[in-house]
Amino acid sequence: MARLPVYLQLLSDQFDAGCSNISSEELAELGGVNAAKVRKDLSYLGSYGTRGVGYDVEFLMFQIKRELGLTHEWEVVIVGAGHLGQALAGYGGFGERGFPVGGIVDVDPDKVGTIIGGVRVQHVDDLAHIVQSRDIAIGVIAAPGAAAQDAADALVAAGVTSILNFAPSVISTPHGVSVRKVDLAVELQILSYHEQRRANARRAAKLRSVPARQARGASA
Amino acid sequence: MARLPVYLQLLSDQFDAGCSNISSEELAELGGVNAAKVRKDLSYLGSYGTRGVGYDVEFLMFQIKRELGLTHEWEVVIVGAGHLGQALAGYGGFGERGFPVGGIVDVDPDKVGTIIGGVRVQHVDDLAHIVQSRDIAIGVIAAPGAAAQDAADALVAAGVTSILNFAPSVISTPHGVSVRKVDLAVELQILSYHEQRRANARRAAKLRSVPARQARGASA
DNA sequence: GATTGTGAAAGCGTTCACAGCC
DNA sequence: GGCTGTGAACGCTTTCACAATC
Repeated sequence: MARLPVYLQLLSDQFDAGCSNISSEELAELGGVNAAKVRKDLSYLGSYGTRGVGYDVEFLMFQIKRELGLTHEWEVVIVGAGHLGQALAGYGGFGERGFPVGGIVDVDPDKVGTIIGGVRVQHVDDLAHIVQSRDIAIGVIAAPGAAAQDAADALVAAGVTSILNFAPSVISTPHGVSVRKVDLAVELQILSYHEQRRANARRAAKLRSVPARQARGASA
Repeated sequence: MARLPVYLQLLSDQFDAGCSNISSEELAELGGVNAAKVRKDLSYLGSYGTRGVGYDVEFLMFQIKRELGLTHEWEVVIVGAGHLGQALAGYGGFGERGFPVGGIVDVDPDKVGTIIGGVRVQHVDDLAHIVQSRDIAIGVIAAPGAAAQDAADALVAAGVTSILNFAPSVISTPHGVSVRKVDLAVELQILSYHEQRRANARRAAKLRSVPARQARGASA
Protein backbone atom coordinates (compact mmCIF):
# COMPACT_ATOMS: atom_id res chain seq x y z
CA MET A 1 0.00 0.00 0.00
CA ALA A 2 2.05 2.86 -1.38
CA ARG A 3 -0.53 5.45 -0.33
CA LEU A 4 -0.31 4.90 3.41
CA PRO A 5 2.72 7.25 3.77
CA VAL A 6 0.74 9.98 2.01
CA TYR A 7 -2.24 9.55 4.36
CA LEU A 8 0.15 9.63 7.29
CA GLN A 9 1.60 12.94 6.12
CA LEU A 10 -1.87 14.43 5.65
CA LEU A 11 -3.01 13.20 9.06
CA SER A 12 0.11 14.60 10.64
CA ASP A 13 -0.60 18.01 9.10
CA GLN A 14 -4.19 17.87 10.35
CA PHE A 15 -3.06 16.79 13.81
CA ASP A 16 -0.67 19.74 13.98
CA ALA A 17 -3.55 21.99 12.95
CA GLY A 18 -5.51 20.78 16.00
CA CYS A 19 -7.87 18.44 14.16
CA SER A 20 -8.69 15.31 16.19
CA ASN A 21 -11.25 13.63 13.95
CA ILE A 22 -11.46 13.29 10.17
CA SER A 23 -13.81 11.69 7.63
CA SER A 24 -12.74 9.72 4.58
CA GLU A 25 -14.26 12.50 2.48
CA GLU A 26 -12.03 15.17 4.05
CA LEU A 27 -8.92 13.00 3.82
CA ALA A 28 -9.69 12.26 0.17
CA GLU A 29 -10.08 15.97 -0.55
CA LEU A 30 -6.72 16.74 1.05
CA GLY A 31 -4.97 13.97 -0.83
CA GLY A 32 -6.71 14.62 -4.12
CA VAL A 33 -8.13 11.09 -4.36
CA ASN A 34 -11.47 9.26 -4.17
CA ALA A 35 -13.12 8.83 -0.75
CA ALA A 36 -13.97 5.18 -1.40
CA LYS A 37 -10.31 4.51 -2.14
CA VAL A 38 -9.34 6.05 1.19
CA ARG A 39 -11.83 3.85 3.01
CA LYS A 40 -10.67 0.68 1.20
CA ASP A 41 -7.03 1.49 1.92
CA LEU A 42 -7.71 2.18 5.60
CA SER A 43 -9.99 -0.83 6.05
CA TYR A 44 -6.98 -2.92 5.05
CA LEU A 45 -5.42 -1.96 8.41
CA GLY A 46 -8.51 -3.02 10.32
CA SER A 47 -11.81 -1.36 11.27
CA TYR A 48 -10.47 1.72 12.98
CA GLY A 49 -13.20 4.15 11.88
CA THR A 50 -16.52 4.95 13.56
CA ARG A 51 -19.61 4.95 11.33
CA GLY A 52 -21.38 8.28 11.37
CA VAL A 53 -18.31 9.95 12.89
CA GLY A 54 -15.08 9.26 10.99
CA TYR A 55 -11.54 8.39 12.08
CA ASP A 56 -9.65 9.50 15.19
CA VAL A 57 -6.62 11.29 13.73
CA GLU A 58 -4.10 10.35 16.40
CA PHE A 59 -5.19 6.72 16.64
CA LEU A 60 -5.15 6.32 12.87
CA MET A 61 -1.67 7.85 12.66
CA PHE A 62 -0.43 5.33 15.20
CA GLN A 63 -1.99 2.42 13.30
CA ILE A 64 -0.45 3.54 10.00
CA LYS A 65 2.93 4.01 11.66
CA ARG A 66 2.70 0.54 13.13
CA GLU A 67 1.81 -0.95 9.75
CA LEU A 68 4.68 0.88 8.06
CA GLY A 69 7.16 -0.11 10.72
CA LEU A 70 7.72 3.51 11.78
CA THR A 71 7.58 2.81 15.51
CA HIS A 72 11.36 3.14 15.58
CA GLU A 73 14.02 4.87 13.49
CA TRP A 74 15.74 3.09 10.62
CA GLU A 75 19.34 4.04 9.98
CA VAL A 76 20.36 4.11 6.33
CA VAL A 77 23.75 3.80 4.67
CA ILE A 78 24.57 5.83 1.56
CA VAL A 79 26.83 4.36 -1.13
CA GLY A 80 28.54 7.08 -3.15
CA ALA A 81 29.91 10.33 -1.75
CA GLY A 82 29.83 12.31 -5.00
CA HIS A 83 27.60 15.29 -5.60
CA LEU A 84 24.40 13.36 -5.16
CA GLY A 85 25.56 11.46 -2.09
CA GLN A 86 26.76 14.68 -0.48
CA ALA A 87 23.47 16.36 -1.31
CA LEU A 88 21.39 13.54 0.17
CA ALA A 89 23.51 13.29 3.31
CA GLY A 90 23.81 17.04 3.82
CA TYR A 91 20.13 17.73 3.29
CA GLY A 92 18.76 16.77 6.68
CA GLY A 93 15.47 15.42 5.33
CA PHE A 94 16.31 11.78 5.94
CA GLY A 95 16.98 12.17 9.66
CA GLU A 96 13.98 14.45 10.23
CA ARG A 97 11.64 11.82 8.88
CA GLY A 98 13.00 8.94 10.93
CA PHE A 99 15.79 7.67 8.66
CA PRO A 100 19.09 9.04 10.00
CA VAL A 101 22.24 8.51 7.96
CA GLY A 102 24.24 5.83 9.78
CA GLY A 103 27.11 5.76 7.31
CA ILE A 104 28.44 6.89 3.95
CA VAL A 105 30.87 4.90 1.85
CA ASP A 106 32.70 5.43 -1.43
CA VAL A 107 35.17 3.49 -3.58
CA ASP A 108 37.44 6.53 -3.96
CA PRO A 109 40.13 6.57 -1.20
CA ASP A 110 40.43 10.37 -1.61
CA LYS A 111 36.87 10.82 -0.40
CA VAL A 112 37.36 8.57 2.65
CA GLY A 113 37.77 10.62 5.81
CA THR A 114 35.85 13.69 4.66
CA ILE A 115 32.85 14.66 6.78
CA ILE A 116 29.44 15.09 5.14
CA GLY A 117 26.41 16.11 7.17
CA GLY A 118 28.28 15.17 10.34
CA VAL A 119 29.13 11.67 9.13
CA ARG A 120 32.63 10.50 8.15
CA VAL A 121 32.96 8.87 4.74
CA GLN A 122 34.33 5.34 4.96
CA HIS A 123 35.61 2.93 2.33
CA VAL A 124 33.14 0.63 0.63
CA ASP A 125 35.15 -2.33 1.98
CA ASP A 126 33.89 -1.38 5.45
CA LEU A 127 30.26 -1.62 4.31
CA ALA A 128 29.56 -5.03 5.81
CA HIS A 129 31.02 -3.94 9.15
CA ILE A 130 28.93 -0.74 9.20
CA VAL A 131 25.73 -2.53 8.24
CA GLN A 132 26.15 -5.33 10.76
CA SER A 133 27.40 -3.27 13.68
CA ARG A 134 24.63 -0.68 13.32
CA ASP A 135 21.96 -3.18 12.29
CA ILE A 136 21.18 -1.27 9.08
CA ALA A 137 18.52 -2.68 6.74
CA ILE A 138 18.22 0.11 4.15
CA GLY A 139 20.86 1.23 1.66
CA VAL A 140 20.79 4.24 -0.65
CA ILE A 141 22.65 4.11 -3.97
CA ALA A 142 23.99 7.54 -4.94
CA ALA A 143 26.64 6.28 -7.35
CA PRO A 144 26.93 6.88 -11.11
CA GLY A 145 24.86 4.59 -13.32
CA ALA A 146 27.86 2.44 -14.29
CA ALA A 147 28.68 1.72 -10.63
CA ALA A 148 25.11 1.12 -9.47
CA GLN A 149 25.16 -2.65 -9.89
CA ASP A 150 28.45 -2.94 -7.96
CA ALA A 151 26.96 -0.79 -5.22
CA ALA A 152 23.85 -2.98 -5.10
CA ASP A 153 25.95 -6.15 -4.94
CA ALA A 154 28.03 -4.70 -2.11
CA LEU A 155 24.90 -3.69 -0.19
CA VAL A 156 23.32 -7.12 -0.59
CA ALA A 157 26.56 -8.84 0.40
CA ALA A 158 26.71 -6.63 3.49
CA GLY A 159 23.24 -7.78 4.51
CA VAL A 160 21.03 -4.90 3.41
CA THR A 161 17.55 -6.03 2.32
CA SER A 162 16.04 -2.76 1.05
CA ILE A 163 17.60 -0.41 -1.51
CA LEU A 164 16.66 3.07 -2.66
CA ASN A 165 18.36 3.57 -6.03
CA PHE A 166 19.02 7.10 -7.29
CA ALA A 167 21.30 5.92 -10.12
CA PRO A 168 19.85 6.06 -13.63
CA SER A 169 20.13 2.34 -14.22
CA VAL A 170 18.18 -0.80 -13.46
CA ILE A 171 19.83 -2.99 -10.83
CA SER A 172 19.20 -6.67 -10.28
CA THR A 173 19.05 -8.13 -6.81
CA PRO A 174 18.29 -11.54 -5.29
CA HIS A 175 14.72 -12.43 -4.40
CA GLY A 176 13.80 -11.03 -0.99
CA VAL A 177 15.50 -7.67 -1.50
CA SER A 178 13.17 -4.69 -2.04
CA VAL A 179 14.28 -2.02 -4.49
CA ARG A 180 12.77 1.38 -5.24
CA LYS A 181 14.13 3.62 -7.95
CA VAL A 182 14.05 7.41 -8.02
CA ASP A 183 15.38 8.95 -11.22
CA LEU A 184 15.19 12.73 -11.29
CA ALA A 185 15.94 12.85 -15.02
CA VAL A 186 13.04 10.51 -15.73
CA GLU A 187 10.67 12.78 -13.80
CA LEU A 188 11.84 15.80 -15.77
CA GLN A 189 11.56 13.91 -19.07
CA ILE A 190 7.96 13.03 -18.29
CA LEU A 191 7.24 16.73 -17.68
CA SER A 192 9.09 17.55 -20.90
CA TYR A 193 6.79 15.11 -22.70
CA HIS A 194 3.74 17.00 -21.43
CA GLU A 195 5.28 20.32 -22.46
CA GLN A 196 6.02 18.90 -25.87
CA ARG A 197 2.40 17.83 -26.27
CA ARG A 198 1.17 21.25 -25.22
CA ALA A 199 3.53 22.89 -27.73
CA ASN A 200 2.25 20.57 -30.46
CA ALA A 201 -1.36 21.36 -29.56
CA ARG A 202 -0.64 25.10 -29.76
CA ARG A 203 1.04 24.68 -33.16
CA ALA A 204 -1.93 22.68 -34.48
CA ALA A 205 -4.36 25.31 -33.20
CA LYS A 206 -2.36 28.03 -34.96
CA LEU A 207 -2.25 26.11 -38.23
CA ARG A 208 -6.01 25.65 -38.06
CA SER A 209 -6.69 29.30 -37.26
CA VAL A 210 -4.49 30.86 -39.98
CA PRO A 211 -6.32 29.42 -43.01
CA ALA A 212 -9.61 30.19 -41.25
CA ARG A 213 -8.66 33.86 -40.82
CA GLN A 214 -7.39 34.04 -44.40
CA ALA A 215 -10.72 32.64 -45.61
CA ARG A 216 -12.50 35.35 -43.62
CA GLY A 217 -10.20 37.96 -45.19
CA ALA A 218 -8.45 39.04 -41.94
CA SER A 219 -4.91 40.40 -42.36
CA ALA A 220 -3.15 41.56 -39.12
CA MET B 1 4.04 6.71 -21.28
CA ALA B 2 6.19 6.91 -18.20
CA ARG B 3 8.44 4.06 -19.39
CA LEU B 4 9.82 5.76 -22.49
CA PRO B 5 12.54 7.57 -20.50
CA VAL B 6 13.67 4.22 -19.11
CA TYR B 7 13.87 2.65 -22.57
CA LEU B 8 15.81 5.70 -23.74
CA GLN B 9 18.32 5.22 -20.95
CA LEU B 10 18.71 1.53 -21.74
CA LEU B 11 19.09 2.21 -25.47
CA SER B 12 21.66 4.88 -24.73
CA ASP B 13 23.69 2.40 -22.65
CA GLN B 14 23.49 -0.16 -25.46
CA PHE B 15 24.45 2.42 -28.07
CA ASP B 16 27.51 3.39 -26.04
CA ALA B 17 28.38 -0.31 -25.83
CA GLY B 18 28.44 -0.46 -29.64
CA CYS B 19 25.10 -2.21 -30.11
CA SER B 20 23.24 -1.00 -33.22
CA ASN B 21 20.23 -3.33 -33.22
CA ILE B 22 18.08 -4.69 -30.40
CA SER B 23 15.05 -6.94 -30.06
CA SER B 24 12.08 -6.33 -27.75
CA GLU B 25 13.17 -9.43 -25.85
CA GLU B 26 16.65 -8.02 -25.11
CA LEU B 27 15.28 -4.60 -24.18
CA ALA B 28 12.72 -6.23 -21.88
CA GLU B 29 15.48 -8.25 -20.21
CA LEU B 30 17.56 -5.10 -19.60
CA GLY B 31 14.61 -3.20 -18.20
CA GLY B 32 13.26 -6.07 -16.16
CA VAL B 33 9.85 -6.03 -17.88
CA ASN B 34 7.73 -8.10 -20.24
CA ALA B 35 8.67 -8.16 -23.96
CA ALA B 36 5.07 -7.70 -25.09
CA LYS B 37 4.87 -4.57 -22.97
CA VAL B 38 7.98 -3.17 -24.64
CA ARG B 39 6.51 -3.80 -28.08
CA LYS B 40 3.15 -2.22 -27.15
CA ASP B 41 4.91 0.83 -25.70
CA LEU B 42 7.13 1.26 -28.76
CA SER B 43 4.34 0.62 -31.26
CA TYR B 44 2.65 3.66 -29.72
CA LEU B 45 5.40 5.79 -31.34
CA GLY B 46 4.80 4.20 -34.75
CA SER B 47 6.04 1.08 -36.51
CA TYR B 48 9.75 1.61 -36.18
CA GLY B 49 10.77 -2.03 -35.76
CA THR B 50 11.61 -4.59 -38.45
CA ARG B 51 9.95 -8.01 -38.17
CA GLY B 52 12.47 -10.77 -37.94
CA VAL B 53 15.23 -8.30 -37.08
CA GLY B 54 14.34 -5.93 -34.22
CA TYR B 55 14.80 -2.19 -33.68
CA ASP B 56 17.62 0.09 -34.89
CA VAL B 57 19.01 1.48 -31.63
CA GLU B 58 20.00 4.93 -32.89
CA PHE B 59 16.81 5.47 -34.87
CA LEU B 60 14.65 4.37 -31.96
CA MET B 61 16.53 6.67 -29.57
CA PHE B 62 15.83 9.59 -31.90
CA GLN B 63 12.13 8.73 -32.11
CA ILE B 64 11.79 8.47 -28.33
CA LYS B 65 13.64 11.78 -27.87
CA ARG B 66 11.35 13.41 -30.38
CA GLU B 67 8.27 12.04 -28.60
CA LEU B 68 9.56 13.20 -25.21
CA GLY B 69 10.47 16.65 -26.50
CA LEU B 70 14.17 16.10 -25.80
CA THR B 71 15.36 17.59 -29.10
CA HIS B 72 16.35 20.71 -27.19
CA GLU B 73 17.29 21.61 -23.62
CA TRP B 74 14.67 22.75 -21.11
CA GLU B 75 15.82 25.23 -18.50
CA VAL B 76 14.27 24.78 -15.07
CA VAL B 77 13.78 27.22 -12.21
CA ILE B 78 14.15 26.05 -8.60
CA VAL B 79 11.96 27.59 -5.88
CA GLY B 80 13.61 27.29 -2.48
CA ALA B 81 17.31 27.73 -1.75
CA GLY B 82 17.38 25.77 1.50
CA HIS B 83 19.25 22.50 1.96
CA LEU B 84 17.25 20.64 -0.66
CA GLY B 85 17.33 23.47 -3.21
CA GLN B 86 21.09 23.84 -2.75
CA ALA B 87 21.54 20.12 -3.12
CA LEU B 88 19.49 19.92 -6.30
CA ALA B 89 21.18 22.94 -7.86
CA GLY B 90 24.68 21.95 -6.79
CA TYR B 91 24.36 18.36 -7.93
CA GLY B 92 24.96 18.76 -11.66
CA GLY B 93 22.57 15.98 -12.65
CA PHE B 94 19.90 18.29 -14.01
CA GLY B 95 22.18 20.02 -16.52
CA GLU B 96 23.86 16.79 -17.62
CA ARG B 97 20.54 15.32 -18.63
CA GLY B 98 19.33 18.31 -20.62
CA PHE B 99 17.64 20.35 -17.90
CA PRO B 100 20.05 23.14 -16.86
CA VAL B 101 19.14 25.31 -13.88
CA GLY B 102 18.11 28.69 -15.32
CA GLY B 103 17.33 30.29 -11.98
CA ILE B 104 16.91 29.80 -8.24
CA VAL B 105 14.59 31.90 -6.08
CA ASP B 106 13.78 32.10 -2.38
CA VAL B 107 11.49 34.18 -0.16
CA ASP B 108 14.31 34.82 2.33
CA PRO B 109 16.14 38.11 1.48
CA ASP B 110 19.24 36.78 3.30
CA LYS B 111 19.61 33.99 0.76
CA VAL B 112 19.26 36.33 -2.24
CA GLY B 113 22.64 37.01 -3.84
CA THR B 114 24.35 33.82 -2.75
CA ILE B 115 25.71 31.65 -5.58
CA ILE B 116 24.66 27.98 -5.79
CA GLY B 117 25.98 25.74 -8.52
CA GLY B 118 27.07 28.81 -10.47
CA VAL B 119 23.64 30.42 -10.33
CA ARG B 120 22.78 33.51 -8.25
CA VAL B 121 19.77 33.19 -5.95
CA GLN B 122 17.10 35.80 -6.72
CA HIS B 123 13.99 36.85 -4.85
CA VAL B 124 10.75 35.03 -5.53
CA ASP B 125 9.23 38.35 -6.68
CA ASP B 126 11.52 38.13 -9.72
CA LEU B 127 10.13 34.73 -10.67
CA ALA B 128 7.81 35.98 -13.43
CA HIS B 129 10.65 37.95 -14.98
CA ILE B 130 13.04 34.97 -14.91
CA VAL B 131 10.47 32.57 -16.33
CA GLN B 132 9.40 34.88 -19.13
CA SER B 133 12.80 36.20 -20.12
CA ARG B 134 14.35 32.73 -20.28
CA ASP B 135 11.23 31.02 -21.63
CA ILE B 136 11.16 28.51 -18.78
CA ALA B 137 8.34 25.95 -18.70
CA ILE B 138 9.40 23.71 -15.80
CA GLY B 139 9.61 24.66 -12.13
CA VAL B 140 11.04 22.64 -9.24
CA ILE B 141 9.63 23.10 -5.74
CA ALA B 142 12.33 22.60 -3.10
CA ALA B 143 10.54 24.48 -0.34
CA PRO B 144 9.28 23.16 3.03
CA GLY B 145 5.86 21.51 2.97
CA ALA B 146 4.09 24.53 4.45
CA ALA B 147 5.41 26.80 1.68
CA ALA B 148 4.82 24.39 -1.20
CA GLN B 149 1.40 25.73 -2.20
CA ASP B 150 2.69 29.31 -2.24
CA ALA B 151 5.60 28.19 -4.39
CA ALA B 152 3.23 26.42 -6.77
CA ASP B 153 0.97 29.48 -6.99
CA ALA B 154 3.96 31.70 -7.73
CA LEU B 155 5.21 29.32 -10.43
CA VAL B 156 1.82 29.13 -12.10
CA ALA B 157 1.39 32.92 -11.92
CA ALA B 158 4.82 33.31 -13.52
CA GLY B 159 3.72 31.14 -16.43
CA VAL B 160 5.28 27.76 -15.62
CA THR B 161 3.16 24.83 -16.84
CA SER B 162 5.06 21.85 -15.39
CA ILE B 163 6.08 21.38 -11.78
CA LEU B 164 8.33 18.85 -10.07
CA ASN B 165 7.40 18.90 -6.38
CA PHE B 166 9.92 17.68 -3.79
CA ALA B 167 7.94 19.07 -0.86
CA PRO B 168 6.09 16.52 1.29
CA SER B 169 2.66 17.99 0.57
CA VAL B 170 0.01 17.79 -2.10
CA ILE B 171 -0.28 20.96 -4.17
CA SER B 172 -3.28 22.02 -6.22
CA THR B 173 -2.85 23.68 -9.59
CA PRO B 174 -5.16 24.86 -12.37
CA HIS B 175 -6.11 22.46 -15.13
CA GLY B 176 -3.41 22.37 -17.80
CA VAL B 177 -0.48 22.35 -15.38
CA SER B 178 1.38 19.04 -15.02
CA VAL B 179 2.66 18.09 -11.59
CA ARG B 180 4.93 15.27 -10.53
CA LYS B 181 5.76 14.59 -6.91
CA VAL B 182 8.94 13.06 -5.54
CA ASP B 183 8.91 12.44 -1.80
CA LEU B 184 12.06 10.81 -0.48
CA ALA B 185 10.48 10.07 2.89
CA VAL B 186 7.61 8.24 1.20
CA GLU B 187 10.07 6.04 -0.68
CA LEU B 188 11.90 5.19 2.54
CA GLN B 189 8.63 4.50 4.35
CA ILE B 190 7.62 2.03 1.67
CA LEU B 191 10.95 0.24 2.14
CA SER B 192 10.41 0.35 5.89
CA TYR B 193 7.04 -1.33 5.35
CA HIS B 194 8.72 -4.20 3.52
CA GLU B 195 11.34 -4.50 6.26
CA GLN B 196 8.57 -4.53 8.83
CA ARG B 197 6.82 -7.36 7.01
CA ARG B 198 10.03 -9.35 6.76
CA ALA B 199 10.63 -8.85 10.50
CA ASN B 200 7.07 -10.02 11.25
CA ALA B 201 7.52 -13.07 9.04
CA ARG B 202 10.75 -13.98 10.85
CA ARG B 203 9.04 -13.60 14.22
CA ALA B 204 6.12 -15.80 13.12
CA ALA B 205 8.50 -18.46 11.82
CA LYS B 206 10.34 -18.47 15.14
CA LEU B 207 7.11 -18.80 17.14
CA ARG B 208 6.03 -21.71 14.95
CA SER B 209 9.38 -23.49 15.23
CA VAL B 210 9.77 -23.25 19.00
CA PRO B 211 6.64 -25.23 20.02
CA ALA B 212 7.40 -27.68 17.19
CA ARG B 213 10.87 -28.35 18.57
CA GLN B 214 9.52 -28.63 22.10
CA ALA B 215 6.96 -31.16 20.91
CA ARG B 216 9.75 -33.19 19.35
CA GLY B 217 11.65 -32.97 22.63
CA ALA B 218 14.66 -31.01 21.25
CA SER B 219 16.43 -28.80 23.74
CA ALA B 220 19.49 -26.86 22.44
C1' DG C 1 -28.51 11.91 9.64
C1' DA C 2 -23.89 10.92 8.91
C1' DT C 3 -20.21 7.97 7.76
C1' DT C 4 -17.89 3.55 7.49
C1' DG C 5 -16.96 -1.00 5.40
C1' DT C 6 -17.54 -3.76 1.43
C1' DG C 7 -19.66 -6.64 -2.34
C1' DA C 8 -20.37 -5.77 -7.25
C1' DA C 9 -19.40 -3.17 -11.55
C1' DA C 10 -16.41 -0.65 -14.29
C1' DG C 11 -12.05 0.68 -15.97
C1' DC C 12 -7.23 0.14 -16.99
C1' DG C 13 -2.89 -1.84 -17.72
C1' DT C 14 -0.58 -6.20 -18.50
C1' DT C 15 0.11 -10.49 -20.65
C1' DC C 16 -0.90 -14.01 -23.97
C1' DA C 17 -0.93 -15.75 -28.38
C1' DC C 18 -0.71 -15.54 -33.07
C1' DA C 19 -1.20 -13.41 -37.68
C1' DG C 20 1.72 -10.68 -40.58
C1' DC C 21 6.07 -9.55 -42.34
C1' DC C 22 11.09 -9.63 -43.10
C1' DG D 1 13.07 -19.07 -38.73
C1' DG D 2 12.72 -14.95 -36.15
C1' DC D 3 10.62 -10.93 -34.55
C1' DT D 4 7.18 -7.28 -34.65
C1' DG D 5 2.51 -5.46 -34.09
C1' DT D 6 -1.92 -6.19 -32.06
C1' DG D 7 -6.68 -8.20 -30.95
C1' DA D 8 -8.35 -10.82 -27.14
C1' DA D 9 -8.09 -12.62 -22.38
C1' DC D 10 -6.78 -11.79 -17.98
C1' DG D 11 -6.05 -9.71 -13.51
C1' DC D 12 -5.65 -5.90 -10.69
C1' DT D 13 -7.16 -1.33 -9.15
C1' DT D 14 -10.61 2.02 -8.84
C1' DT D 15 -15.19 3.49 -8.36
C1' DC D 16 -19.97 2.92 -7.38
C1' DA D 17 -23.65 2.05 -4.41
C1' DC D 18 -25.71 0.58 -0.39
C1' DA D 19 -26.36 -2.14 3.86
C1' DA D 20 -24.55 -1.82 8.50
C1' DT D 21 -23.58 1.01 12.32
C1' DC D 22 -23.09 4.88 15.42
